[in-house]
Amino acid sequence: MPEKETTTVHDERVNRLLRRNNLSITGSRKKILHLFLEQNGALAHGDIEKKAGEKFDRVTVYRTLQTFVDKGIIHIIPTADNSIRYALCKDDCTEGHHHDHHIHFVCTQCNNTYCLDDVVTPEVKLPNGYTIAHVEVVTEGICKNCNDK
Amino acid sequence: MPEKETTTVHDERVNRLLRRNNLSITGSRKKILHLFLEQNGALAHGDIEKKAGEKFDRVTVYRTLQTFVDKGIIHIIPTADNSIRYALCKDDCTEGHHHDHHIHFVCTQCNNTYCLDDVVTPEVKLPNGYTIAHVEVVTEGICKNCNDK
DNA sequence: GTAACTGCAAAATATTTGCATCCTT
DNA sequence: AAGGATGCAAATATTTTGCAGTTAC
Repeated sequence: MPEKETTTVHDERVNRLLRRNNLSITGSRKKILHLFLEQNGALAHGDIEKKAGEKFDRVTVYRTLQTFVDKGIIHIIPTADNSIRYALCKDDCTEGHHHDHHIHFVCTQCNNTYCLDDVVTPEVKLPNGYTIAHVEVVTEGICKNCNDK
Repeated sequence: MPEKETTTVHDERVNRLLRRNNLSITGSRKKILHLFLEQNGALAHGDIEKKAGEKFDRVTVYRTLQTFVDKGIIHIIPTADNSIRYALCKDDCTEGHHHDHHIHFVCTQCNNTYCLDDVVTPEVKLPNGYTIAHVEVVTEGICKNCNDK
């Protein structure tokens, strides 16, 4: 029963994530984190509402996502369309060792967004006078899944 | 009278841009393009409304920006906050030779966004299975102007 | 003159806020 | 029991659409 097992693993991870961040363990938080774990990619606010069905209020989704961003549980992926997409870093689970130096990939076919945790952000050299603090890379193309079909 | 001269240069460029893209030369289009030329950086929808004063309708701004994006006169810069920012590529003026392979820079102090036309997008190597079509790089830090102060 | 552009009104969406109630610890 | 989280209602903000009048060519 692999399905069951996965769920259990997710349950544990969800609880750990919430507890570690001093957040009370509530239904909507658990549900939303599970959605991220199942998705294995990025979710926009709208995706979450859809996937969650009629389960909880739109306002709760806004507030929960904001809380997660504040705590560093999820991060925002910059996109060119209006939609803010959020993703749970795969390496978030490695206790406090927060490094989001990975790049993002948007599949133009299935429209999913992935964190490519294994691809390190390249070095960028700026002109004189600019002080660089952070580099964000978003790539676009066809993802593994879509290419395999 | 350098101010006058700049305006004239802008005027010419604005007219050329519009004509080249088969767009009729209207007040709002000229005004908005001038704003981009004066700004020398990115503008969000809201910025344009502010800078333009009470000059024209909000709807016109939406429609004009959309038209410019469709024609490739301006491009969208992906950001992590909700705001869509648009920028006129410096090299747009080199007739039809459209290459947007530059990176973007957001100043966390003055909150301006610039196209760094001289910085070429770095190579990115993706895992097997992914087909890459486009790479977008947004850097963040303190810009030349703010550092010089 | 005609097609395209603009402005106004209004609809549709998206986001935020306040507050009473419920749930977690 | 107490503080925080949720859900509902409503206020704001943002974006889209339709249409009539105006303008560019």
